[in-house]
Amino acid sequence: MADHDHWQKFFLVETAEGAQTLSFSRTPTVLLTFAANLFTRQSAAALTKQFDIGAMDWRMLVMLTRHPGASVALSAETIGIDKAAVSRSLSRLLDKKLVTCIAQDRDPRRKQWKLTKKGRDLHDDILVVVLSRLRKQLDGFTEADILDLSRLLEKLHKNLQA
Amino acid sequence: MADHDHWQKFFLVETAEGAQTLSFSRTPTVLLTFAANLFTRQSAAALTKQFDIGAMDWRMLVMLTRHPGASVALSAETIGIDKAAVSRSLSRLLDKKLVTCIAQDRDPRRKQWKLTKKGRDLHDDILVVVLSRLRKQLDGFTEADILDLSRLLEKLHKNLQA
DNA sequence: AATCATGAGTTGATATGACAACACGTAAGG
DNA sequence: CCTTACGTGTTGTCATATCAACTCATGATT
Repeated sequence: MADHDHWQKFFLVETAEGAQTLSFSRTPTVLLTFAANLFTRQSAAALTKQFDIGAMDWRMLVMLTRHPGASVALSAETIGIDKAAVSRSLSRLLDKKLVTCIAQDRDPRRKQWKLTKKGRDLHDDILVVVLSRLRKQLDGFTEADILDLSRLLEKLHKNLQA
Repeated sequence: MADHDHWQKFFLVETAEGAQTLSFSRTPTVLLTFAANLFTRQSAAALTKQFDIGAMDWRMLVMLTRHPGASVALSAETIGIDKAAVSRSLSRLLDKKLVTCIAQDRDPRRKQWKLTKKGRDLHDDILVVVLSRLRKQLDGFTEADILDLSRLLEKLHKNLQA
């Protein structure tokens, strides 16, 4: 993006009163939070209603399926959520007997977390519903669209981490 | 998307243990929440530190610049946030003398919210910083990339609203 | 052996956003 | 005129996510 003045003006809209502010339809980060809020709201509602589990706990089920034995710190880093929230989620999952925890090596600080059979079963049940919802959410997207969206979101994420 | 079994398998990754779960790098909605969380975390940190204002209140400043005289209900619908949160944000902004409120018509329920001069000045100051951050966040994006990202996020948002 | 630095994980407090219920007021219908 | 339905906005409560501070234990340094 060579001429940044040009680009900055691109994201602005001029109001009837002559003021300038962010365009709701042309600023990617505005669109990002709009879409993410709506997605999260709907996911939370569906997960709570059908499985009595929150979005954060579902995310942990995915994380521990992907990385059995993960620690709080590794999970926090992988899914981009503060470790305090991860710690709390694991505590809830432990209460529900969806995970087990084992100390790693002889270092009691390092805990390895794994799903129980009950946890794996719940994960598999929810995955079916999530994939079905995903299909509707991506209705009308071509394969190229999906690959582009993933590529661009990943690039944005990398820029944010820089 | 014709063959949905194909597509559903596309978002899945098989773990070393033979389990299937969502791919963190190929599922757009996973990438969406990753990017949105990181963006929100950084925005909140920067806004709080430099202007002593939260992300939600900033969003309301943009909303009222865009639509002076907007109501709680209109704002909630436009920015996709629950009206309870909008109501609270406006209350905070009122306390800080950044907005004023006038009843519409003769119906005391319908309130019109507008920025004060102090609110407009703060909005303008923050906008400069937000645009500067946006430039960094979109570093390496071509114009086509930005247009694509906006188009795809808007499409996803529409699918979520359906 | 003692001290210090560092990291893992937990907990208290807070911001954000949602859900539900409610008070209130207007408009519509009988 | 009375009743009902509906929408606006507020408030209580809760889930999510963060920030900060803390406890605890290990490894490094002296």
